[in-house]
Amino acid sequence: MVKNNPVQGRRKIEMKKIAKKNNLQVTFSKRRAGLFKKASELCTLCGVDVAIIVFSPAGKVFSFGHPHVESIVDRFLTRSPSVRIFDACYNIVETHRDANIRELNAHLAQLDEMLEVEKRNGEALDEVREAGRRQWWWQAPIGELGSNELQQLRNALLELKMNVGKQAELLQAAVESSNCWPFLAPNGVGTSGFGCEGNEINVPSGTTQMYKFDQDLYLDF
Amino acid sequence: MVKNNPVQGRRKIEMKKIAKKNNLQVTFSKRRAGLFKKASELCTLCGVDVAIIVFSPAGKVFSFGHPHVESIVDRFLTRSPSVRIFDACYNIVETHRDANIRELNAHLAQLDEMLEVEKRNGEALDEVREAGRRQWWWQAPIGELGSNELQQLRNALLELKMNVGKQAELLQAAVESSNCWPFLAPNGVGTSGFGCEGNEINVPSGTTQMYKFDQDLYLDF
DNA sequence: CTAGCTATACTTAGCAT
DNA sequence: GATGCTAAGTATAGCTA
Repeated sequence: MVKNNPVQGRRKIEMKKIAKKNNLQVTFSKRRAGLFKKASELCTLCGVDVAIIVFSPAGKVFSFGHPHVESIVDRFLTRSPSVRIFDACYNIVETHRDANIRELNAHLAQLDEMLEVEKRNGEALDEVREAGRRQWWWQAPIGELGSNELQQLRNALLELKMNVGKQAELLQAAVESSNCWPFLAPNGVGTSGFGCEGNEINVPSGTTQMYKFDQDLYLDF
Repeated sequence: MVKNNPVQGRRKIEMKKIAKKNNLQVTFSKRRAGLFKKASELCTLCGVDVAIIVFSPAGKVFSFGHPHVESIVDRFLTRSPSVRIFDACYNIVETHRDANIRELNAHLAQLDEMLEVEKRNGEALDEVREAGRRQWWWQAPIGELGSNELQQLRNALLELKMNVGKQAELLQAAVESSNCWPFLAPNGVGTSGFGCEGNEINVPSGTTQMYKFDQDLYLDF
């Protein structure tokens, strides 16, 4: 039944955060769907790969990806494994943007040094090529990898492991020097994350993953 | 000047890959812009965080992210910090499923294309510099982090370590079962990755990182 | 490639269910 | 929260400059 409404139909809205909580929720749903649809169309029309990740205010995660969010994010993040550790802490440090630079401690200076060495020696283009090659081999069926590729795989793991060790040592030292915990029980305020998400849209799209790791370890890198 | 065109204005198009290469390029540009705009609006209207990654047919990477692609991708991937390795396994298995060499070659071709583009347009040094800039957060004084943050940091590291161990075990097993090496000397072919991308839209978005580490270890996970 | 133009296809705000 | 509606607001396909 149609009310005698003066204005029925879409109305222009200000481009700022929607105030009415209910409206916001509805708009979020609708526009999110619209966004994913657009992305899907872009994929089919232009034959490209797209990944979208949306964190709702409620903390839910909605993702769209063609062919997979994972693979695209992976391609995007093809860089040092150790960067992942850094990024894992990104948000933490982000909240300390105003930190006082002069407090730079010796341990972090070491990291600086590493970076410098890297800048000096790094052969950018070679690394690009190299990285491309690596991405290639590990996408291949493992059964078809030659011993050489397996060796590279192994080296990648070694690298990862080692970097974890290095980063951990440095941070461990820093942590200790800040004497914040003698024997903190790792009760995981920040147990690492897990992702929960509600996927939507009926397109070959993002997948859902949920992880959570128990932890009951000591920091003994 | 207006021609006497029978149909001037938008026309409906089939939802399949655009045939005419030129049209495809234009449509890609326009729709990509539209997609990013929609995303941006979603951010402001609903106060949510969104990241979009698009791989163009040419291999270029376009990304949108609020506040940063990195931070969002990070949150998304908070399952395992060693995603690269994890995803490596994932892709290996995935590809193994239909071991289609043609597809793999396509991937390779795509990568080659990326590299070409990168070689032509990429400014390695600038990228390195850019990467350095992004380093700011871990150069920040760790001493100013609260104990809570430090604990979270610690937990993140614990998680990383543990996952490295897990992934390594899995791969180690796979590697061994393929009996390719008795005592391979780890000569470190596999330096780490890189990231290249062509960012667009004037929003705080993605960055580039480059790393490389010496290694001289044994595989003793 | 980037930038209009125009008419039309598509999206969606506010309501009601 | 999720639909469905309707009219108004936007995005854009095909061209041209």
